[in-house]
Amino acid sequence: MRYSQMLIPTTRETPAEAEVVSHQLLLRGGFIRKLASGIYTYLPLGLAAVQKVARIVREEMNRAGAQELLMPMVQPADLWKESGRWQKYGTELLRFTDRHDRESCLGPTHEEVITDLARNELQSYRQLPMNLYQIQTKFRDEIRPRFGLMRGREFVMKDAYSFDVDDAAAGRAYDRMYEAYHRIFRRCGLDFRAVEADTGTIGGSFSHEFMVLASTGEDTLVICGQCDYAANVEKARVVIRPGQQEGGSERIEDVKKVETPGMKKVDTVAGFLGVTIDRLIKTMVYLADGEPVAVLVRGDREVQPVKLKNLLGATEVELADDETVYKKTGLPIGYLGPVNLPLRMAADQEVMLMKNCIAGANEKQFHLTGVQPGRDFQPVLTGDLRQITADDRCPSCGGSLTLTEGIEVGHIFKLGTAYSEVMRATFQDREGQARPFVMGCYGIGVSRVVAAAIEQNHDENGIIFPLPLAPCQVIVLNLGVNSEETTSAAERLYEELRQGGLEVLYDDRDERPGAKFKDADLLGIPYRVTVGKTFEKEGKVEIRRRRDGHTETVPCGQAAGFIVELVRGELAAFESNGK
RNA sequence: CGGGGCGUAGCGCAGCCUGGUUAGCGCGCCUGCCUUGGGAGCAGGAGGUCGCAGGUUCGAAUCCUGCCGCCCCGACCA
Repeated sequence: MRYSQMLIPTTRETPAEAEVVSHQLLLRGGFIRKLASGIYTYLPLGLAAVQKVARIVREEMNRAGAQELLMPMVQPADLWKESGRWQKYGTELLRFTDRHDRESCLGPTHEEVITDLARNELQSYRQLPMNLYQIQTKFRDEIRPRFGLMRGREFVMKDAYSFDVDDAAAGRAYDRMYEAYHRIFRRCGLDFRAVEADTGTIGGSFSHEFMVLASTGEDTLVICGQCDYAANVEKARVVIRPGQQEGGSERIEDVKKVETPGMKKVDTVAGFLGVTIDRLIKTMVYLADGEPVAVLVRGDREVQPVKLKNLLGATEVELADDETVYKKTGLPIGYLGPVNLPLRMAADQEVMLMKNCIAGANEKQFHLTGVQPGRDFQPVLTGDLRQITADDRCPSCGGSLTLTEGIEVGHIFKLGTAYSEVMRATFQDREGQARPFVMGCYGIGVSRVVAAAIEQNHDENGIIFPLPLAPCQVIVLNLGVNSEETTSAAERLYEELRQGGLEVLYDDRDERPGAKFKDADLLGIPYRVTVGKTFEKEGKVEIRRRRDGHTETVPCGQAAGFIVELVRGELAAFESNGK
């Protein structure tokens, strides 16, 4: 590729709209351009990077025995009505009618279509197991698209669906994907973790998310330092420590009402009463599918909404704002408490172990002391409702935990028979009985992987692509475009590198050296070869590694062979890493 | 959808509050000279429905109304 002929519109300044690094650098490096909110054009270099990821994904899916197909983007509403998701999916599903007034939607995912295909084409247990996947553009009318490729409305996704005869077989399919995903992200050269996750709206029983570790991640993970336990905080189980169970030998007090003028926050109340905030019970009102629920956690804890949602069996929970709380309960915010609270209550397990607590009195300017859970109030539901913290112990081995941010790039689910049952997708087993397929589904955000790779690999000068994801492996800088000798040497080198099977960007532009260096850094191409002054003086070129600036000077004639070896060796290491 | 902010040249911004010359500046772009190892210099030049529509006014980028678009904070997710 000759730089002078390519569309690589780099900019020196950062566009104002970009908040996170990957978005900034993708824009500055001329990888993408925005067409509308959350909708981007992939320019040649951006497309190249996406295709690098897609290729690795494709190879590993095929290796794992999955078959590639391509499903339509436009899907009939009938199918979605059948699965029940026409109602359930909400406004993220972009719906429209065609010229014949037929209701349709743009596919945000393809469970319906694949299940329809399976029920039509798979009749016998002898055709199973089957795993089908596609790499395709998805459309989700995100409430709030942001961060460039990280959360677009339109994005490239690999989605795979497995069909099996029973749970055990489906479990094996799941495990195979779990392995394949590890190979994929290892081959991409990413620092990632597989974590236990909540299943969300896709439903199903069990799932893992694949998280690229990066501080800009939208998810928080807990990782155990002693064993291999790792989970999304939405899911991470909080275990009660043995000491906590028995409680202290404190004398049990009676409920007393104390005046706490103007004190609504837990820490001001605790400060006023001269106790630590873990003596308080925090009462928050949530709306679960529109119905108010009081949620109780210890004063120093945070409610984990996903856990709450699951415990209540609700499809949606949100924290009620002050006005709503007042309207629904008539109670003063800041003075809510569980004693005689006329609301459905859900308590975190930890609350029930507390003694002599302080809580709101459900009366303005008053709190209660000496509150005993179980004696003075009894919640309808108790369970693990709070967010895990770094002070908690690993639920699996009791080891110490670390919290980290991550970007979700993959998610695998055991779906069971959720879709096959409602859509009557069955096969005949050995006995001739009709049985629903046991399914799994497996997604990878292909375009998001590119963004995540950049979040994880960049410096102040620009992107530092992991070798397997780089749009090209080498950039050759001709710093003497006016010198015939330098130019012919650079051209020869470019040719030799290509002959050696490398993807090369040849900077033949009539630009000053500074501009070429800056662009080369910005684009994040792993190796840079400079043909310039050193060549003119000594017949040598400089080979510089983007990641750490390590530079070697070699005679021009040997350069191509040297680089080809280097790159091949490194790429092979990534590939075997995947195996 | 709720809360906050922005829309002026390809990009980054000023001008608007307090209406009034040909609407500026930096980067980029074009031409020429010069320069060539970390985004040079000089000279000349092109490029604008001031987001859209309506209103107020002798006069609107500037004031008012409505609409549209974009960004940030929350719920959603690959």
